[in-house]
Amino acid sequence: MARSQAEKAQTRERILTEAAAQIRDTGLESVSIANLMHSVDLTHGGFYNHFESRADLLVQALERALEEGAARSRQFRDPSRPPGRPVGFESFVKHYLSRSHRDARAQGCALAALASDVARADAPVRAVMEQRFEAFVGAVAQAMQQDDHGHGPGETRAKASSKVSAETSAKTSAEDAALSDRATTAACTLIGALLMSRVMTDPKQSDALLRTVREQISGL
Amino acid sequence: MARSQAEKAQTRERILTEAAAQIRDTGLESVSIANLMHSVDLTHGGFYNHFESRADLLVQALERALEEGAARSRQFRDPSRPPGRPVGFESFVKHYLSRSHRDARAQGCALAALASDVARADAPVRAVMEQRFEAFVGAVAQAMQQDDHGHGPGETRAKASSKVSAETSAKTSAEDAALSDRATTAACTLIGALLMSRVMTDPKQSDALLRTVREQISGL
DNA sequence: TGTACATCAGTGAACGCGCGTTCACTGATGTAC
DNA sequence: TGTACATCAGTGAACGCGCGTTCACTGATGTAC
Repeated sequence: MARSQAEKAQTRERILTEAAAQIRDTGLESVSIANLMHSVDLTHGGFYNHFESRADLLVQALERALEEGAARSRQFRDPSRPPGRPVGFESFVKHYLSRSHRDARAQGCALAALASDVARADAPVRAVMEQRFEAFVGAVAQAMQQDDHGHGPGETRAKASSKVSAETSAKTSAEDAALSDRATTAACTLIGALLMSRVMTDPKQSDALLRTVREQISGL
Repeated sequence: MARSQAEKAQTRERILTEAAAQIRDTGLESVSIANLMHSVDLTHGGFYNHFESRADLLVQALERALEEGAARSRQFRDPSRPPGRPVGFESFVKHYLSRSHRDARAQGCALAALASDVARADAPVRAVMEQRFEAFVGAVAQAMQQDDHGHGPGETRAKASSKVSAETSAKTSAEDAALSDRATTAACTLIGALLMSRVMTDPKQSDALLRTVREQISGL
């Protein structure tokens, strides 16, 4: 029952997509080759036509899961319907800390889904997530910049000296650094809050946690 | 080679303490009974004199790990050396987001070490962590209150209407709610930041992440 | 205090099972002529 | 266009291994007398 080259590529894709969903749903170590191949309507022996080993698969599935999670966020930041500029921080947070994101673990942000797992993995695995975390912080920073944040209390914690050049549209490096620091912290808050909302057993309390952090984080 | 009743209790204690360390170090699912018993210089058969099953052990080890992590934090909030009032938020954060806490996974906060694992466990397991998370938020709130936070920008995000009664030392429920909300958000930030600091592969970048979040979070 | 004995913490062989990986085999693909 | 054949994606039996759990056994504990 051989297949064409195009079909082989499709098969590999199906395995990888399924694995990326499974690791977010049940953890990095929960994936078994027999079970994974069965989910994709194949027998276990064929696995090694596509991947070198289980460890090889896991690294690639982690990459895929992180990509998919980022793509999901990007979709909200730059939606196709309103074709204008990217959506701002408020909207980013609204979707990241939504009930639907919390409940769609297998399709959502892999940073939250796998943070504890990856924290104890070896360096090459951690490096994969590290890179995506930095991209996530970048996305948060970009979303923050989109907001009308020249005014009001949003700037309370920014360095006072940056006020001078704020009138020109050119950014000082001090401003960039402050933005980056705020984005880094917000990223940690988002990941931590999504994680804990998934730990809560009572849906109402979980909803309340998401709401609380959404409101608090909007004040930077 | 039977043992006295006192020795039995000690053995159970050794197994539980070792398991609580192992799950924080390598994850909830990584613990094997044979390996665990070997770590404690016993053979695997004796395990069932102390626990009903592996699942039973895991729940109790999770409870123990969360207790130990909380005790570690308490130690910093209320140290025996300076016998005055509990230490404030700044000091709490300094220790929670320290390099030594990051590097002592097996002895540190189990909320961070096991958040992703527990997020996908079933309700009884999640309930154990949920309760400890609420206690953690309470501890953060208490630490925040210890700080001299009557002044300055720390109060920027508190409800404006609470200003009136702020002059009496009695707390309004609006003030309590605002404190609780700030503490909830800070708790998520702390957990998220500790997790991501453990993902970073370059120690210097990891240190920088901890430092950034420490500075940002002090402004509430 | 001394002896006889039931208890039970700890031992280690054994069980059935699912795991990652290997491999001889199959038959459709797709190229060479 | 038609035929002969090498390739190789997918199959499923088999491997050695570690797992959670059970159980007959051991010998020190600690009680009954």
